Amino acid sequence: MSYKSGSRYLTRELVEAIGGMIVRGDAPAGESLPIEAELSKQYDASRTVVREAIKMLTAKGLVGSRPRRGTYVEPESEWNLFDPDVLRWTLQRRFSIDLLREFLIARKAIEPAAAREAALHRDDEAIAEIARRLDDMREAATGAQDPLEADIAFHIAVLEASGNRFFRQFSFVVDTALRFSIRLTNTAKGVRAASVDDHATIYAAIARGDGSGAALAVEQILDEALQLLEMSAAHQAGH
Amino acid sequence: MSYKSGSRYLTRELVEAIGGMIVRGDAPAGESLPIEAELSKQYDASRTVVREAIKMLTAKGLVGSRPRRGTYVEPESEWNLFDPDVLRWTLQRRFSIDLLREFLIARKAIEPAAAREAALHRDDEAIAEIARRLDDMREAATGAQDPLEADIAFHIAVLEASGNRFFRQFSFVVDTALRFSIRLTNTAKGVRAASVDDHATIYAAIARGDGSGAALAVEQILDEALQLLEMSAAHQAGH
DNA sequence: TCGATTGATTTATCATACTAATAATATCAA
DNA sequence: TTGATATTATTAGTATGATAAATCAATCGA
Repeated sequence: MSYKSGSRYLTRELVEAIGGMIVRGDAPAGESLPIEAELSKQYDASRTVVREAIKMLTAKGLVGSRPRRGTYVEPESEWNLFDPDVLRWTLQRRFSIDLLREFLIARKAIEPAAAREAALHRDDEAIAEIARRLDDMREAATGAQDPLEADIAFHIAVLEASGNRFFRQFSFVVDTALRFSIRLTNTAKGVRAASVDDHATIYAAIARGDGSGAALAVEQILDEALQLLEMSAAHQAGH
Repeated sequence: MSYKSGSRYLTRELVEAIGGMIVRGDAPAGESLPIEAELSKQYDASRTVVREAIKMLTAKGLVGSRPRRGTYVEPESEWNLFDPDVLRWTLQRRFSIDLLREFLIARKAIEPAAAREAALHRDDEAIAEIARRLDDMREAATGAQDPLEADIAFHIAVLEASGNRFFRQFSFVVDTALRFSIRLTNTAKGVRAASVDDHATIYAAIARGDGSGAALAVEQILDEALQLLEMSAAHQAGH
């Protein structure tokens, strides 16, 4: 087989193709994937590449493999949802109101606690970063920047300022998932413009070391988002 | 090179060795690993195996690689902490009071919220599972079972009953981390025996659909654990 | 009926060759 | 001297073919 010059990072492409297929549900749990030789044919790649792609999917918890048994899809409970690829595939392929609700409930559990930690932890540089993101939001309100990006950056800055590794790990989840959530609740624009003040409240509380105040302020914002979602869901159901 | 009959899953062994080394801090971020040929020599494995191991570590966010540049360690912020291997290595190699505190604070954010969802979600089978785990804890109090295992299983059952994918993902973190935390706070035995009643309170609240009560009950348990940790930390510092 | 043996299938590992990306160096022009 | 450009060397990426080991399934024997 000739070396295909046009395609770069063939392994990555296979991971994307096979991983996306699995998360999409085209290959249900327990089901065996085609054998290496067959995949090699299907994707016009060497067995080396197929194997390396399968190994990466194994590391993400999507598949397992044993001699003679072949390569099989692991049950969804084994999938590493916080893996950037797996999360992205999940959002791309299985996005729904239910998933969005679960996401918001998780945010409501984590982000207020992170804000509290940020207020108590008092990392000056990290808090200054929150201030900068707040400024961006103000600019975004005037149209100078993208409001969604500024909003995401603010929430991530708070998670980072918490100084807690587990909360920090959640920041890329927020980053990834928020970009998708906008698709379902596109009423967000109007709300966000008004919410700059709410975010300023969060920052102020963190800056003065008021943990409870910070947590409460974040919780209020997320409660609003949750209510908005329920309204949106009811609206869709009403159609 | 001859096929070594004694060793099974050589790739897995390399992942373990190299991944553990990185998390332990022996290869700081940005630093290049030896080139494939060199690793191949060091571990007495074929380049194929080395590459597959590196690919798995890439999938876990620990390393990256480019032609000519070699394979390099990614900054810690890129590591996928919720990957079972990465979390285990982190706990094995870098366990500390600080990490344990971060873990407990994360639990305090997530588990009460999960208990609330479990109470509202009302999955009969999942709630029955919680009841069974509570029975195990009662048995454990009499010495018939391992109290730590029973305690872990109870908390996991609550996370599973939440019906929230993000909370569920956290269950293996609790599973893994709790087994390590016992090492630092081995005062736990005495406390756990008494805490069966507290866990019964959690179950009762979930069973009757009392979300707030369930959340509060979980929070109380974790607050106690947190206080215990601070005492333990103060005690260690006092030495 | 059940246990052991055999056989077939598939991943796991090895070896070697060649391709392509890219960092470092050298070259050349202004 | 400087700054852009071409060259070179190094390293990961891909391909191919071969052998080893694990495991499932079927067969055989008691």
